[in-house]
Amino acid sequence: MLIPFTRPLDLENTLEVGQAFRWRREPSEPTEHPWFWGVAFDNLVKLRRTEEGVEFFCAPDSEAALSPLLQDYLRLGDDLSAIYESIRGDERVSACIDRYPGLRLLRQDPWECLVSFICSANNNIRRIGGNVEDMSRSFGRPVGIEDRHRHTFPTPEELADAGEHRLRELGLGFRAKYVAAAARRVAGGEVDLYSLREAPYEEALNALVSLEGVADKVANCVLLFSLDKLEAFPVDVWIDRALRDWYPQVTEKRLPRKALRPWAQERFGPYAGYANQYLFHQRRSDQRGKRAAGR
DNA sequence: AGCCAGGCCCTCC
DNA sequence: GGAGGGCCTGGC
Repeated sequence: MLIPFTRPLDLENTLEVGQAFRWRREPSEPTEHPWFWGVAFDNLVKLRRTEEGVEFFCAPDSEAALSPLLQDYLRLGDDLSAIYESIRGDERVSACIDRYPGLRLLRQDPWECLVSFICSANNNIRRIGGNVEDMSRSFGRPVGIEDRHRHTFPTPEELADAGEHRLRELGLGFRAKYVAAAARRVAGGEVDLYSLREAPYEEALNALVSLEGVADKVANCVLLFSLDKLEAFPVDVWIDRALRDWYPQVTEKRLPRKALRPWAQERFGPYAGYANQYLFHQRRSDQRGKRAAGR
């Protein structure tokens, strides 16, 4: 099925920037319209960008049922030109936008997003993806068709049942305790993640940081990538380095890591999260370029 | 071998 | 209150 869409959408950078962990490009070699395989809304999904829009297939549900959900997931409703206009006042961000037009935030499932970013602590992106896939294979349900199938991301109940010990056996390390605790609290109804979409930023932030293993950075990822808080601004090592290198004021004012989020939100405004994503992607791309040149 | 990876928590001052 | 150390695990 085709979702007609001719406005800017860079599917490749959007799915591989590091905001989501379950999309696999196929083929991996450079091609004009590569497919991306993933699991979303309890379906195995493959999709690709074409000139006309987003072409996709899914199973077991019908394409008609999934189409509106995918449009939502890909944030196709975001008015990128308005967003760009809002954050282009910053020269550095403006240059990043010119470099990666159509890079979009995603609107992911809050539970999967929360667990993924709990796993991100002191971890690398490849292994985070491995952790997410391992949890799905072990505790999720198979979806797809016989020769091509993956597993749904486990529900809070499924991960609560799994327990800390089995999560540790999967290789989550010290994060296993945090994932198990979060699963118990969400499964028990103590924290209602979906309701946080309607809550104001600060309130949702406070609810998230009440979870073990979730502090300001992880919470802001969840807020930005799954809870519709486009003003969220996660400060990780990459953003920290980017801000210090690219914004002399940060160094002049001797701002500690903790002060960077409020500083950036003040500077970039209601779409600070989009600015964050562009700065992050630029910074990591620069680094990859350097490493490639180094050998 | 030793360090680092999209942090977080705990201790101690 | 904030600076510093430790943490599972895997890859280089």
